[in-house]
Amino acid sequence: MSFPSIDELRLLHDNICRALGDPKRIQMLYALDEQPRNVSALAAALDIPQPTVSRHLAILRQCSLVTAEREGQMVTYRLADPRIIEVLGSMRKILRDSLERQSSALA
Amino acid sequence: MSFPSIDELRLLHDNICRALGDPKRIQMLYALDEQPRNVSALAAALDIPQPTVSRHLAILRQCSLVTAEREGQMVTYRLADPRIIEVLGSMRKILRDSLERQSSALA
DNA sequence: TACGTATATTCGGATATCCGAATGTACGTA
DNA sequence: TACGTACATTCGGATATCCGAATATACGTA
Repeated sequence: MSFPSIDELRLLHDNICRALGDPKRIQMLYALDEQPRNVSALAAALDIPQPTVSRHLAILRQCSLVTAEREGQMVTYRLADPRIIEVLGSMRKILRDSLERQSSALA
Repeated sequence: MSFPSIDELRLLHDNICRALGDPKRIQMLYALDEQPRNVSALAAALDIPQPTVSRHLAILRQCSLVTAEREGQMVTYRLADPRIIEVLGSMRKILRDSLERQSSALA
């Protein structure tokens, strides 16, 4: 067997997959990819209550997928690594193809 | 705003991210990438009880990440789309770089 | 039909996650 | 210092997920 150890996979899960475990967090990653934003701007753009946004941002921070930088009273968040968006793009492609296979299998 | 709709992201979450929401399932994907296996073989290879493996396989099936094919009494599972392994590889790379950034930030 | 092997499902309790509502904290400004 | 804005955290309950143990189902064979 030559695949990753359960320990690395646990790390992977705790630090990356966990962050993708909620649609709103994925949405936030896309919004931050479009441009860095502070908490209120993010909340307004996605129409999500501020405390909810803060909580999700805390998780994304723990997973090191975003960075926070205070500027006066505001805190600007940005993607720590834009490659996460590429990953999400690949997943969307896989999903699209999978749904297509399923629908054409009904014929 | 031009990023994916919350509906597509919900679909993405339900069909892909959810499957990656447990380290054991990721482990199983790698094991199935190495070679197709039946339930018992998978359980033995990963040292996980058979009912647990079956349950996780059911989730991977719902997410269409694996396919099941009965052969006599056994059911052989295989990856539905090997690109999921590439996605996991990208995630591991992101994680590795992130951990590296963090450790060198301590200097 | 009766039995064994392979796989799937159900039940119950422990743990985790989500959210709304309320509260706390940090910073800027008067 | 007092107040307002921006952000973070806590509390409580609803919901989801995980697992072990037990049970159910499917198939092959005698």
